[in-house]
Amino acid sequence: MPGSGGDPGFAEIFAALGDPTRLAIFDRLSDGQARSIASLSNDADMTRQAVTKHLRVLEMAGLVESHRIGRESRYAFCPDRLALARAWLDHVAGRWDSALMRLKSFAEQSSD
Amino acid sequence: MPGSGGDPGFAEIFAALGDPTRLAIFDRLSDGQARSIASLSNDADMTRQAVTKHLRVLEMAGLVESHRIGRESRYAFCPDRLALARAWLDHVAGRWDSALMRLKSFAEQSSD
DNA sequence: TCATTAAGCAACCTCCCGGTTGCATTTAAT
DNA sequence: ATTAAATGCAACCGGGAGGTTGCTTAATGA
Repeated sequence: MPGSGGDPGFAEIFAALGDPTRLAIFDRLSDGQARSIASLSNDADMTRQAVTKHLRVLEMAGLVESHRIGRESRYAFCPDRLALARAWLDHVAGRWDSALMRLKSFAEQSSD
Repeated sequence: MPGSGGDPGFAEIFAALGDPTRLAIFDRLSDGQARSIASLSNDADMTRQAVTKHLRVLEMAGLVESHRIGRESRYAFCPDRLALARAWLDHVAGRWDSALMRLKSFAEQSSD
């Protein structure tokens, strides 16, 4: 919603995306295929534990869901919070655009 | 661009937005009016120095521009990186949607 | 049954982030 | 000329983020 710059919820979402590793994981999961921690750890130059922590951050932010199957826990993309983040950015961009519009119409009116 | 989950540039943008104070400042500036540090400090429950640091982070990420006028430095909204961030989120959301589409068509085909 | 694989938990470490205080500097106002 | 306002710079601090290692436990496979 408008004027929600102070809402800590949005900040949490962006903060979760504010790390190259997490961004890569999130991007990777966006193809719809759920993956195990071990699988995601293979192409991240760090320990499985580190990847686990990143996944927890993404999950806390609601960007990702996990469910255990047998001995492995699979993480899956979760679109809801992503939509929220997009809506917020759209709102800000829209406000900026309308500010530009007002400025433009004022300039045109002045030069009449 | 696609497959750019590992690009540190995007992470920097999201990280800059990943703090309630900076989010509020960015939202505030989106009305097109440039503001001084002192002005922005008035409605943030912290020191002017803290606000200054936050503004530097936003500026480093390219979300905001500053120029000095007389004794005060005014910070202004900067739409380019915002557009980049929106494009990245759109890309991820699009990939997710097409994954859903494939899944749906597969399900329909299977049930034929 | 026994070895292996996937993961969880906990302790630890380093470094940076968010925030503060104190002081110096430049510009504006009186 | 003096005073006040707006900012910059540097040092400092506590806590949490990002990462590692070591050990334990649960599930799979041979």
